[in-house]
Amino acid sequence: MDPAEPSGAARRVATRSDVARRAGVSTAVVSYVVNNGPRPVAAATRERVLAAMRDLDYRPNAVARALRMQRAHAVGLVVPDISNTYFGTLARVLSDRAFSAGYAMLLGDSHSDLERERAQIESLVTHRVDGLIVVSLEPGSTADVGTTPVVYLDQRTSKGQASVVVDNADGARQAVHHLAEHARRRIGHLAGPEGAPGTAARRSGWQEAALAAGLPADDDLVVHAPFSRDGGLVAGRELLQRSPRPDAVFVASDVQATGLLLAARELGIAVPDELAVISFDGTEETVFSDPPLTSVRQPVDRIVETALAMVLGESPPDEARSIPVQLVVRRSCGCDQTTQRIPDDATAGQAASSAADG
Amino acid sequence: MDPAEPSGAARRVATRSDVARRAGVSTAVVSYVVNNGPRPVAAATRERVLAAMRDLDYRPNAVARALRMQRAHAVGLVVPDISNTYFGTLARVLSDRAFSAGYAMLLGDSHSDLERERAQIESLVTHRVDGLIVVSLEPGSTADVGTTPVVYLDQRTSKGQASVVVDNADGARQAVHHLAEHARRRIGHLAGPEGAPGTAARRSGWQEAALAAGLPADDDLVVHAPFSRDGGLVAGRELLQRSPRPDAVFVASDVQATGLLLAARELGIAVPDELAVISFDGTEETVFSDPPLTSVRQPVDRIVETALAMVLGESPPDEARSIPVQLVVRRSCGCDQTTQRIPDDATAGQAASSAADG
DNA sequence: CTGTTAGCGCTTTCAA
DNA sequence: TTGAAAGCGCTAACAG
Repeated sequence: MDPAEPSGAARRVATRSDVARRAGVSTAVVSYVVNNGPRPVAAATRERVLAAMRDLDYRPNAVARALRMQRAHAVGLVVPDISNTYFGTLARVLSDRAFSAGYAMLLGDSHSDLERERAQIESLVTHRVDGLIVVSLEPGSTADVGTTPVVYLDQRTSKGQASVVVDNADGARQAVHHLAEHARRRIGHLAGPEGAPGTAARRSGWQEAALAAGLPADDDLVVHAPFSRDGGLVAGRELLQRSPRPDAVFVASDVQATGLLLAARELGIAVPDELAVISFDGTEETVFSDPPLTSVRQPVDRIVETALAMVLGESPPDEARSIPVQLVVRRSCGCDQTTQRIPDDATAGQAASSAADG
Repeated sequence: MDPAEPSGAARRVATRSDVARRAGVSTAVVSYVVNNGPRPVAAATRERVLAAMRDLDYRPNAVARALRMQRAHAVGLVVPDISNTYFGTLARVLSDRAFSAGYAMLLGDSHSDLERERAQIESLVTHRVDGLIVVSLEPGSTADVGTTPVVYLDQRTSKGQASVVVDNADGARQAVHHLAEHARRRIGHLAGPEGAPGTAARRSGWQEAALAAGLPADDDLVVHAPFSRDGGLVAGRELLQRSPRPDAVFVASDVQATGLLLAARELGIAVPDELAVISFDGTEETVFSDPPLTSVRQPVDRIVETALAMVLGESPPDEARSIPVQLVVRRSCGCDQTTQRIPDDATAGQAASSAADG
């Protein structure tokens, strides 16, 4: 079929030396044209090489390249649950940013299991990703990653681990403060799983703001649950059947809030009239729930950009780079507005971090 | 620091030959113990090697291994939008199954853009994944993947492309049939994007079942929209303001249904009383919407298992392996049950495919 | 401007 | 039971 092919070799993919042979040049020259350097190539030669590549349907082998360059051009991401819309959004943004920078993305799902988290990290390290971003389940977890740069997307307790964290406590404070302004007197907290990074910070932000507003913040106003719709449902049923019943709840994530809303419906509790709700995350889902959820928005773009830059060595690996969050008002808190930001849309992400301390 | 280290070399990760040197064996022996073969190793020797590996924190380099073995132990997945819960679930299941089989997963998000889909596929092929699973945007798209095995998770129009498809038409028929049994006389269809794989099959299933029930199935009962919440909202507003207004809608995906539900709320239309709704996908989200969505469930586990087996060469790459779907009844169709399967929970996935033809 | 060549870390045949 | 050595496809000195 191909007259220039020296032997009737079995169908295999073309390598760089096939291209070199067909173009009548050395393999080095092929490299030079593929990589646009590091040496110049005569225009005519380049054309011949390009033509040979086309003819042979040549595709550089990224594995060989990775071995040679000690750089896989790939980043890894490990999340507790990729079907959770927040992590889905995170993965999407990372995939995009990585792709633009010429990196592929390897994804591991830890199923909210520490053992599995370790195994996923191990797998990605073995595959020699150039950097690893992990949303962990335990603030003290410290997987052995050799020399692979890692940044955690959550609060760390161990020293020397790079991380980018949103200002969880401040977000919680903003939420509770807002609820208090709606004259809610008994603000519950549907918290994340006990021990998970961020859970404590969100809880103490809740507590602090409640106390500051002269409101109770006892243990029986809190219930912990996994970051899932079902977790929110089960915890919501429990919380809403305690007496006295809370007249507002600050929920640690959007998916849990979805569960809480269902619990409220089951119990015939009207939201926001009888129960105001504010969640954490601010995924697109909040717009479509009934009522639309007021929530503390995590700026996923910024989080990912920051983490990626750190992990790729373009920016120093800080121990806890902090990102501000911002309350986005919808209906579940009792406000009338369809959507409004606090304090001001124009200062998004800047002023927010110190706005709700009162 | 390490007395056995011959030179004070810069901190780099240990290679197999470091281990060999430290254990006083050849590199081949290290391979034998790492891989448990292909040659036997004396127990004492094995111990020495294991100890050396531990001491040096040795980790096999999957990139080198991949180059040598011509097998990356990785699979690729390309989806239109990983933040869509259906694709999130798909990714999760694939990641799990792949991991269990010793494979990593590379993920590409095409942003529902054909150009980008091609680029993502190209990237994964370049990274030499052992198999590629793609949820495409166009039934005729045919990316150049060289010799990489690909299976599409949707209807194909080009010949010779492996795919596993759910029985879209049958699912649509089941949905419409059920709606008709609720005495709905004007059943609209909120369809997927025009030209997307599966869109036509779902639409013709809708049409067929409507006509079979003596109901209208004209073009003005249909509106196409992207697979997103927002797409469903915009299309829903349009569909629900046509007159005469439909008294039921079969929606092509869960996320779109979420949008439609919001549109109904905006317009003060009660679901299911004034508008019955059935969606397609059956993600967990359907349980938590208000009202809970009756939907045609895609058996993600089976889909993924089938595709993975094909792509990994454990099963012949059929041109359109078909998977049955099943209607899961909740509230949005007008039924009272909280959850019930049709025809029978015990025969899930078996009987369903031919149940709704009447 | 182009070619030769030495590895990157690993597997595996072949010989000892 | 162990070791030597050839290469997987590529990059980048270095030499011409």
